[in-house]
Amino acid sequence: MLHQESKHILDQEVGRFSQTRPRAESVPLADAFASVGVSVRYARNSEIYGEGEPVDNVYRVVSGAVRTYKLLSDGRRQIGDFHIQGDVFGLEIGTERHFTAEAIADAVVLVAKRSALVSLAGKDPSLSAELWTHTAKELKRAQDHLLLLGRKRAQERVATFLLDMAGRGCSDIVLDLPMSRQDIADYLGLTIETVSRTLTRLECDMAIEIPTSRRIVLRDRQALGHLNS
Amino acid sequence: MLHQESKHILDQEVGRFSQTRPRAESVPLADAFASVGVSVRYARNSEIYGEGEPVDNVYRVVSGAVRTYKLLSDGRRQIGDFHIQGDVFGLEIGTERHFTAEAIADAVVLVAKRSALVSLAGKDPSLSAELWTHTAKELKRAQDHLLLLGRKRAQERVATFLLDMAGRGCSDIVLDLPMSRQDIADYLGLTIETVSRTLTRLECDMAIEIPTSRRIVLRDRQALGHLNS
DNA sequence: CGACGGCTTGATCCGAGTCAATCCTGGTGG
DNA sequence: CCACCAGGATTGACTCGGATCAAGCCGTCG
Repeated sequence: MLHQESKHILDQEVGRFSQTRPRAESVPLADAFASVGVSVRYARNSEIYGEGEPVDNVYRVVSGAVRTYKLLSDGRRQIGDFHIQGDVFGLEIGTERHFTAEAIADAVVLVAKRSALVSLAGKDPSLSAELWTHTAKELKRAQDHLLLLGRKRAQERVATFLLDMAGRGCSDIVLDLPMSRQDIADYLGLTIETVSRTLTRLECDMAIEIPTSRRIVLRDRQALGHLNS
Repeated sequence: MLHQESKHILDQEVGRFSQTRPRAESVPLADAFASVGVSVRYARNSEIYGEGEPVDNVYRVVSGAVRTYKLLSDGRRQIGDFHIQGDVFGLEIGTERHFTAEAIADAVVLVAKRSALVSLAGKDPSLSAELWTHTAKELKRAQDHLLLLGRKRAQERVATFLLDMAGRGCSDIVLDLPMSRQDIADYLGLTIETVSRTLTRLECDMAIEIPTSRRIVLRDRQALGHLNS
């Protein structure tokens, strides 16, 4: 299940990646994946790794999207983050996963052995630095999210989410969301109904348009930014 | 304000530190602070650094306690974490602080120039590794906290908090909390009233005792753990 | 002893959750 | 090409957990 290699898709997708996104400021990690990574395809909703499993691999999204989450014993779910094209995920220090990772939509990812990356990092200080930087960036995102979950109201959460997604996609006006309302709810610490209502409300207030449930157009950035605080 | 050095307190407190806590598993960072760090005293509620300031220093708590937090424009506050004896804080990658740090109680901290630590890390791979590990541990704590803020009820939040604090102090039964109810509330994404009521409720349920408002005795770990997840 | 700050308790309110129908909409098969 | 179906999304009515507002209650310190 893990090694259904598909070089064709790999080349094709990696090519597309470098077109749609400006070259990231730091390259060693991307390069490492290019040299050491193996392309693997995951179907929508399939698990990439599970909480508690040993940490063997690190991943980079070529296409599709991934969610990482934790569950409480009664099924309540908190999504920690979404990972899209170009994002590296699954880089942890300990021996055990503390999240589960699943494909949101059919996804192609590059898989690298953590040991291989660490060994490369031993020879390349710039890679070593980027591994640390990557962890630090994830930490910053998590910390910003703490403020959202602990202190923002539903409207503010949704506005923040939309602006964040806008900053990550190709267009910063038209969002094509890969995730369902339920995923958004579990990311924002809300229910699906509240997410839906809040989006409707923002549409009535002329802040956004929702041509399709998965497509959202930002119409009034100012208004959203004001909610973002 | 920053360099009111006090070698006397430094020696005294560092001595006490190594007594009350078993030697941590990794030492290079602690050693680095011992060699490069300067002892500074901060009064209760005084700011150590502010959000948006440039990142120059890294800190290690010798005594007292520190909170790091973010504010929304209207004053809502989210505390990201508490730092007590032995904890390193303020280790960030970028150029700007994304938190404010304040002393909760009068605190003595060791201050090291980040540049000095980074330079040491260049010569000592084990220090370099520990810097990364430290960031990764902060990330794990933040991620666990996301689940708490996003999906746990008030009772579960308080129970989780108590068990977490118990795991950090000297005694895992008797907690002497350095922070106020307001701090706890802003850490748990609740109001001060809800924290107070919830503690009272736990006391009625015989899960804890509250001999003094700042001292809490864990009486029924089982019950707390059950709430924890 | 009095005053102040931190904490607790009570009464009430409200934002978001819950429960329960619909309502799309995109995919399938006839 | 169209009718149907299933799963996701929306909407509505109502509930409830925690927030808000408002007193009191310590405990500490001058």
